Amino acid sequence: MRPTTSDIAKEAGVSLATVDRVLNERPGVRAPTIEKVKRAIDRLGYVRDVSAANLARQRTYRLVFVVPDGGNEFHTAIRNTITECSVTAIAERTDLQLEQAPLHDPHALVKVLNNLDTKQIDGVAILATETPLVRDAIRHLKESGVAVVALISDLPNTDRDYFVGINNVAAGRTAGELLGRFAGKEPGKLMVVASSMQSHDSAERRLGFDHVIHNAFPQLEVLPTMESHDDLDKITHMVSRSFRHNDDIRGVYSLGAGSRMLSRCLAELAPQPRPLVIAHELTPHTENALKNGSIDAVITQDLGHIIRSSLRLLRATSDQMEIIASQERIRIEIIMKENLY
Amino acid sequence: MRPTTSDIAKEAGVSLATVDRVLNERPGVRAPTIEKVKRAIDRLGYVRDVSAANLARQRTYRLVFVVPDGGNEFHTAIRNTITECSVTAIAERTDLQLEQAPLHDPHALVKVLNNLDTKQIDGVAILATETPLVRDAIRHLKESGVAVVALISDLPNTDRDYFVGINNVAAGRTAGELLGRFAGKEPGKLMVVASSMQSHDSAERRLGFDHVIHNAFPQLEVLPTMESHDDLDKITHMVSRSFRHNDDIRGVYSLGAGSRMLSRCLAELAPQPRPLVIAHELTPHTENALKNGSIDAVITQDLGHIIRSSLRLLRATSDQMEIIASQERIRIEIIMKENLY
DNA sequence: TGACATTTGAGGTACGTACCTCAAATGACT
DNA sequence: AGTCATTTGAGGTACGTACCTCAAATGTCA
Repeated sequence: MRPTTSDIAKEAGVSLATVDRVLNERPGVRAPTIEKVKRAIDRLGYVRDVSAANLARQRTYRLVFVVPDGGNEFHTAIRNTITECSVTAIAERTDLQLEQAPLHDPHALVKVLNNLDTKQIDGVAILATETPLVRDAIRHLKESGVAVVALISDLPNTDRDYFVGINNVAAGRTAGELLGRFAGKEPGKLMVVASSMQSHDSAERRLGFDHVIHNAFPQLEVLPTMESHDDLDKITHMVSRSFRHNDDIRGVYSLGAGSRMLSRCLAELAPQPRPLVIAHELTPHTENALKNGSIDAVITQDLGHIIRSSLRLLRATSDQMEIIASQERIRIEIIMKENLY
Repeated sequence: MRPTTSDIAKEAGVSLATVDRVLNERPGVRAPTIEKVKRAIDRLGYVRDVSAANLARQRTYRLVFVVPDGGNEFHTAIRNTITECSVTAIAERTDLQLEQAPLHDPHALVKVLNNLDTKQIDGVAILATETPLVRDAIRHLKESGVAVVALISDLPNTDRDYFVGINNVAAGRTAGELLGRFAGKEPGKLMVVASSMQSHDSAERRLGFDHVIHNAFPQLEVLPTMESHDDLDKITHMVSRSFRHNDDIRGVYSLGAGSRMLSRCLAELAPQPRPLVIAHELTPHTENALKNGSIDAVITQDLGHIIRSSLRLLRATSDQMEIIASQERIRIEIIMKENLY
């Protein structure tokens, strides 16, 4: 049987009230008494029963996820995953609220953040780009005692408690190693397509990608990034021109979301045999493309893990519980046709 | 605020006792009354507070993990992961017990299983090979109301509730696709090394591997499996002979654990440039080999996910709660140097 | 030593659910 | 209408922890 607070009291030779004061860091206990209690806790291996504690505290965690609205398949997938998780979260006394803000509108995002009732909520998970406005909004949240994690894109210069996602430089390196190895020994060129290089993530991926190609696959040349800005005509134009000017394109690296558009225009424009294609993020589209062979590999991160990890981190932070870092690491996953399921 | 049982009682116009009878499927409630209560539950979206329920029930989950003793690095890693998880499990009212049995001794394993006090425990997770004896032991556990999951190797013809692990045919296919793509267009041979083909897992992996190589990479020839039986001399002998007889070995596929021995003898025997190497399971050794470049890729499964998923499944099964399958899927992971962390 | 602040103890209630008992109400059947 | 089994209600206790109050004990300092 697990020891309870009364067991600690007996073991330490103090009253239950004193144990309670120590456990909950309430004032009015002398240092030697605190020591006595702590030693008893260690001796018996007492671990606070979180369920009972939460019950007593009338504790329900109110967490808010702030993610981009509309947007691409990837953002849709994130919202779906959050919705899925909110069902099971209820059983863990956790209410999830989903807030949406336009991706490229810092003002709207900040408005959402500032509208959050900091008295009511325990934590916020944010998927956004870092701007000074966002920094201020996060500082304000933290100062009001709200736990904050950054999702997928880190917000490194803010007061966020944790970042839940992958190292994008490493993700780019992984893409580079994979594409380099797939491409073989003959010289050739690599096309890189992004939605926008404004995004930190894309820039970091490109960095890692270039680094690996340069060092490990010098026979390959990486072409300048083409930015689609989510415009099908624009990207079609750029890709077609690139194919006309370069007859030895061995591979295409899609840096971020938006591989759907790219796929469509590759299907029309790519010469035979088609170049290798590596994209990011497993979505219904990339999954399909893997199956039908129009994409060779996808670098991705498990959204379910990301959301569940965020929940654990936010709860632990607002309870000031310690976390086991190794259990929260998000892997850079490589998905090919054969390991889709 | 979440609705409680009293809210349901009010909403349904019955007493708390009746709601309780319905919720816990106790007898003595007429069908129409049950319906009334269930409708109220739906209307209010009531979800039983598992923490409070477990507290009231004095419920602690007692789960047992039965895994091979000694053995290779992989088995050590499993035991370590279980030990790691048992700390956090305590906070979820879950006591983990680790039992060990020799891998290739069904009698010893069955003895361990039969010695378990089925009155005391709620679930068992088993990593073992399927034999008739094991089947009987598992049936006995199930009949005593104990939840059972198979870990890593499925026990398909038993009464186990779930299998937690990867599809090994698909894992073999993944290895095949990766090795095939890495190898390039020129013809060559592939060496396959296993500890023993007695193991289902190895056989399935080989099956998937062969299938992919045959169909997608016909320029590559897969040599017969060499079985090391965990004997360094034996494997050294076989590998060296294979290199002497085949001067065009492009790759080596290590089917199971024991890549440590293989690495050691490859370092001595492999010609330059060294063949590609793909192995299974991320362990301290394969991790190191990835870093220093003596292995090209590792196919693996996240042990932390496996153990945590087992915990959720065992608890859910013994509570007759439903599970969300998509959240319990174990991915076939591809690890290269660049996505190690 | 006395005055006073600080520390400790004792005892209570509450959280939401499980499970128990006993009495009251209801229904079915003669 | 009366009998009896079944169903329902009312009220209780318990789980382990949080948090409250008030009194008693202890320590500190002049």
